[in-house]
Amino acid sequence: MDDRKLEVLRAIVEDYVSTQEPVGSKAVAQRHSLGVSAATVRNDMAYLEEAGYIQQPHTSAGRIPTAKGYRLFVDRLGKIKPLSAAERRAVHRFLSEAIDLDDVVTRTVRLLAQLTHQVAVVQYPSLNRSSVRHLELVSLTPTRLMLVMITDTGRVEQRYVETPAELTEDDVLDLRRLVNEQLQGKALADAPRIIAGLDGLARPELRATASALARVLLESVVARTEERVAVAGAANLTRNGNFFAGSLRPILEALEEEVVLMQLLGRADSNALLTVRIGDENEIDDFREATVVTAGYGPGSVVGHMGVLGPTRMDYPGTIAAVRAVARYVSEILEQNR
Amino acid sequence: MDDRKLEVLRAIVEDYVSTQEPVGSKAVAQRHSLGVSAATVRNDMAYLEEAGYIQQPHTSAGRIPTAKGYRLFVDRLGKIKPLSAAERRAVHRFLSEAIDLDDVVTRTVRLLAQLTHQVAVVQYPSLNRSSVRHLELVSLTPTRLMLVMITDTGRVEQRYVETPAELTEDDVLDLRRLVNEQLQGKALADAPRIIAGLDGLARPELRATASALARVLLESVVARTEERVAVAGAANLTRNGNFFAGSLRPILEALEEEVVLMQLLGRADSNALLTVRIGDENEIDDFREATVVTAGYGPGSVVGHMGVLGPTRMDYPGTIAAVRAVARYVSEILEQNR
DNA sequence: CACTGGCACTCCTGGACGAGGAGTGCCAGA
DNA sequence: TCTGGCACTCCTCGTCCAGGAGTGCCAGTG
Repeated sequence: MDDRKLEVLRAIVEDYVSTQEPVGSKAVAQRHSLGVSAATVRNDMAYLEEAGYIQQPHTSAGRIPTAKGYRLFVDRLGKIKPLSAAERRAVHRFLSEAIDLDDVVTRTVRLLAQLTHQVAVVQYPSLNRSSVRHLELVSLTPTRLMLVMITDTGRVEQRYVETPAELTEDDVLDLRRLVNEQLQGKALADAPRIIAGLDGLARPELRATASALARVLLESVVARTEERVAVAGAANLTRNGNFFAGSLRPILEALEEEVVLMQLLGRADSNALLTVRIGDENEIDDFREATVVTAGYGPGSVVGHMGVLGPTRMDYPGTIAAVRAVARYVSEILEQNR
Repeated sequence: MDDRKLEVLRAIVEDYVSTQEPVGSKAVAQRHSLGVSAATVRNDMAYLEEAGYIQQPHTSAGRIPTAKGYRLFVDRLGKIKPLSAAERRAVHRFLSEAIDLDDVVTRTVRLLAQLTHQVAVVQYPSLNRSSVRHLELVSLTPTRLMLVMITDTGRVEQRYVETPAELTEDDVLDLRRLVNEQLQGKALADAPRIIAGLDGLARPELRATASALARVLLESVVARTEERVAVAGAANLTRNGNFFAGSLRPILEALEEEVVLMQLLGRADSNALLTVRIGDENEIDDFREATVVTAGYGPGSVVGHMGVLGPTRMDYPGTIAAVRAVARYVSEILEQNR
């Protein structure tokens, strides 16, 4: 495959992305000074089609890139175009105004949607990858506690705990001290082991309560590994003339399913800095016609993922740059708040 | 306006809602045993049209109800049809499994969307109408605190506070005691006054920190009157063949704007048990073709609103019943957790 | 006076048809 | 190896027409 053929592919991808219409040989020859005639371009196109990079919606139409074509474009042809200085400043300012973690996530997801004109998805910092900063016990009634857990990423989880016996204020202080001593600074992934031993460490008369507490903690931490995600920019699905072949229905439905969104953001074990999944490379059926660009974020290590979802015919260089930049800023902010 | 004319209107509304097609005189005469001929129905229809309750999309088409027609239907004709026992049980079970306020709201909004097949919106309990249950101060670094506020409705707000001076553990305890003494049990609406006097009550060396704390509290409580809302069921907008005349775009956009959603749920001062706003009765331009059914909820007094958004041609009796039932159950749950 | 059957009329819907146009593949020549 | 030319394909869009649903009106009836 010689250079000119690659240039032709690039031209097709770029033109198709911007015009959304099949691009013909004449247009390529004219608009991208390749120095050859349309007929020559046609020959190259025939080759590219044979090789599976582009296809014709029907005879006598121009060509559009295939998933394979986009893949080649992303891997070898697209130069990522960094955000402009003004954009970077805007991103920075907007995110730094966040007042708490919820706000960071909300702002991030909106920002991504706005920058990329696509649907944005941001996972809250995963509990599995966080550690305990502080546990707070608030006595509501003598037999009712509220447990508040704050993680190093700023997430706050709260649960009610019914206590088997009435507790005095001192009892509560005791328990608070106990759980904090045991869990503070510990990774949540390691917590179950520690929690299991909690009741053994409490004063005899507090054992029952400690184990109620332990049960709630286990439920919050272990059983509830469900991750929270925020979504924004669904309206962008209607850009570019309803990009999904069928109706919006299945897509909108999928966007409300946390499980699906988590799959979309990628297997938890993927630590790649930035992932682009094009068309069939997505494992979720509803998104076979879509491209997903995701990045991990976190202070130091990855604690969550964010990404955008759009048509395969997206502006790859711009989108990739935006996702990467936002992920970096968010990581910085989490770092500061640690 | 005699009874039969009202019956004709009811028939038109019911048939149009279920078939989504203009209904003709013949269909009405046949399917709703009125005991008169199609010609008679035609005369009544002419009257109803003259009076503004129904209209013709074009000559030689059947009739569809106008907003005014739906209004009459809701006010005088629709018998609310209560949920079935099975539905009620399902609602109850699903909601009672919620583990915290976030979960209650999330489950509620999904439930509403599912029951009504429409877009559901639920406001979190308004901070303005809540009172302080507990304030917690967590020392992160010697000059950095995390302030956690828990309200009687279960909402948890967290903010970082930079302290002007280094604080000892005792200082933190002191401050915690101070703010709790002053604010616990107080309505947030009354809080600003109390907060303003906080620093005066602190030990001299803690004054500066107390006023930093006071500032953050004021910002959280007063300046941030923005309310949180949850949305679900956007996919239902694509039911019934894209019910909004134009594209989905503006609707989807509006659904991501908190300000708009709050307007949609209605003026905060409306304490009506249940409100139905049909077509033009909505103040928001994008929703002039829609109907919004909202209800207040809360333990005792109203602390928030919830509702659904759908086409004017909705199943009013069913929707109204669902919204009312869910609002009641949620109120019960909040009552229990108080 | 209210209701009914009949009838002419309107106007939408969906399919057929054809002109116009964009783009291709292929071929012969430079 | 590239280029210009040319025949061919197939989509798009507008027009046209038949079919059908529903109406309004009118004259007749209990």
